[in-house]
Amino acid sequence: MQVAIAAELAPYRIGSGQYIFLMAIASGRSVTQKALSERLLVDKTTTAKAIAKLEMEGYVRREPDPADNRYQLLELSEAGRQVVPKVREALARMKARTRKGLSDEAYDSFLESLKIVLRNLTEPEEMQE
Amino acid sequence: MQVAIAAELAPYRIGSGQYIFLMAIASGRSVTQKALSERLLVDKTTTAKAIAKLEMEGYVRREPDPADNRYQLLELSEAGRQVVPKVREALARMKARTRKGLSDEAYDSFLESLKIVLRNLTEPEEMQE
DNA sequence: CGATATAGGATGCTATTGCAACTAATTTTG
DNA sequence: CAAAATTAGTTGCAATAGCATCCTATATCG
Repeated sequence: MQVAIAAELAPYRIGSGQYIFLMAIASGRSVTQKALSERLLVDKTTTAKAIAKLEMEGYVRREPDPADNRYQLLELSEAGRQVVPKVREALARMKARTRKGLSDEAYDSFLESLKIVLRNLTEPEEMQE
Repeated sequence: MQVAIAAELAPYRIGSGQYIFLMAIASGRSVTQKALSERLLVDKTTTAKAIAKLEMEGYVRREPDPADNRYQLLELSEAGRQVVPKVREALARMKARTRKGLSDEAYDSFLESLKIVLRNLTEPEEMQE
């Protein structure tokens, strides 16, 4: 799926590792990398690298929080706002392609289960009694 | 999940990219890399690299098919046969951990959907009419 | 107030994966 | 039968992801 998404987004120079962060920033007000990492359940170094690429391509701006210099607030640039609908369309095409043969219920429950599995893996491993 | 599996299998020097091939070879009679790739829906170069590692660790033997020198028949070594049950146990632990919160039905249908999605992605993209 | 702890973020490294391109062996075609 | 096409496998390369570690800024504690 990463390969397919990368191909879809190649025209915009956005890789499979970046689109999810772009969309997450687009969907909310400005956030820190740490907050993004927790929301998306990925390591913070992964976020740092993805954001660096998005910034290099001019889609995202990083501004140090004046109140606390450890924070960098993330927001879309004008180019970022313009590319978001294109990415949304590409993702819709991907979804149409991958969910072929799955009913709405099956697809929804599939995504639900996927989230549960990811959360199970992200949670610190429980001590066994 | 790859990180977690790698940690589980580290004692045997088997990485997250190799165990699936080891188990596939264990489950059948000797096969070619091409056949393995198709069965597991992965690229043949991925298979080649995984098998090379398994061979280096002494778990798998590659023997050229005397009937056709393009083929290499894969089979487990004695060490391979001995490590399979260990890997099976590690995977069972992973499964227990990841499927927490999912009923048997939900988990089965999850795996089923995952296979469908993977197959949708692996199939050559359909021409649109 | 100063030392220590904590938090956000960045960098180095390793592992995995697939595509493109290549080699070598066999099969098909003219 | 020789040339062309196909097949199995390999190598080079780039992208992604997370862990370990480090740096800097802020917060906490003695």
